[in-house]
Amino acid sequence: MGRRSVHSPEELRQLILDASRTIVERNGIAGLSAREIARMIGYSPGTLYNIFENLDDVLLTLQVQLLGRTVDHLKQVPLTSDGEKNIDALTHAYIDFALANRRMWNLLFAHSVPNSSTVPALFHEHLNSLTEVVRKALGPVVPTASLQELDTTARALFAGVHGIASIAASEKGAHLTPETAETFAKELTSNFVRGLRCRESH
Amino acid sequence: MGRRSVHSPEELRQLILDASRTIVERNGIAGLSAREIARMIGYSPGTLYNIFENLDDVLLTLQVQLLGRTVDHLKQVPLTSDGEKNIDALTHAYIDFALANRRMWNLLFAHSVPNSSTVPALFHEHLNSLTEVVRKALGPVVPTASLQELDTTARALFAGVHGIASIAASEKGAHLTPETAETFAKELTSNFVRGLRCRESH
DNA sequence: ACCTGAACACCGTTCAAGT
DNA sequence: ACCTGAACACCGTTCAAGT
Repeated sequence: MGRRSVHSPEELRQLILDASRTIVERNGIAGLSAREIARMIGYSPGTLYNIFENLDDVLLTLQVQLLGRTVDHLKQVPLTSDGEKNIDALTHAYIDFALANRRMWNLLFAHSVPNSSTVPALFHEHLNSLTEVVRKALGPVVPTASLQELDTTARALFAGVHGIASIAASEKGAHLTPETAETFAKELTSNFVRGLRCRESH
Repeated sequence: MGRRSVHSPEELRQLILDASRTIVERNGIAGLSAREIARMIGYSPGTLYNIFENLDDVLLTLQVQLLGRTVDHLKQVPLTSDGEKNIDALTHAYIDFALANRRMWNLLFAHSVPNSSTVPALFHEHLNSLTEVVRKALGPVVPTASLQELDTTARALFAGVHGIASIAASEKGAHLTPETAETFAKELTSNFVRGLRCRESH
């Protein structure tokens, strides 16, 4: 056998990624297997290894895509000159997106890469883009800060928001559930922003 | 076969958990298998199922134990009447502990429980104990807050700190690495605490 | 009562063989 | 050139059989 492919390599690649995402979002990572992906897209298991190095590679690519989609989502949030309002809007969008992709989200920073130095450059670039969005949003609050300071501030704040989103998405929080995530996020960000303002005006 | 056990069920239980922890900390979750645990403790794979329901049960128990050890660790931090100093000390201890147990930490809020309603009660109790420690530490900063308000504040703050710890432990942060985690944590907590103080004194 | 180990139904991954 | 599917070395889990 070995009929000529009806899908281009790029099509096949996206077919595999889409199937994987569906499986994970439906059954969690436990349901993800090379054989199941193959069944779903109508190819044999071996085909997967023409496109990807292995199953970990598929998962890693999925994580990079997820982070990319997160950034796209955040970029659609309109920013104003009110820094706190901006942060509220971004936080809301971030948590919303995380909860809409719960199972995948749990894996974003979890499933460790075989060799830690092989975190794809694109992953880091996405993180930098995300930080840039937050920096722009936060700018009005700390007009006197240097870019370097603003960067640290933005990363610290959104690492914090990420903590809330990830606990909520895990559904393991005692009080911090998908329902209450926004409340806790508001508590975190409003105090943080007020703290920034106070430093600014002393 | 079937020699009388030289280990009591409780001993066997802890033997399995210790072996599992070693395996995960050494090779990540990928290396954890019933057969490998059995090899390590010198029993047959079947024995594991006399003590635990399945491998997920072992992992879940491990997560509960890890959270329990975290709380123990935080309880050893001496508290003062200086709220900010307390938070700094707790944050340092939390991050320290997370980074000392990186691979296990990645799984704490990740690996999803089969049925989400089966998060063990003990897990939530540990989270509540952790929150209690943070509440006590934070008390001096917001002397007028009700217990309810203080609880929300404490949970939001430490969910934020958790975000930083978990990104650092994942080794996937662009700038937020194990080396810089404390710096970002300080940025998060100091602004948060200053924000609380400002609200208090207006 | 406790433990073993064969058995079953799965895996991930490779690669000779087919078209 | 691309794909298949058998093959290999693993899994998790069960359970009859042994002591």
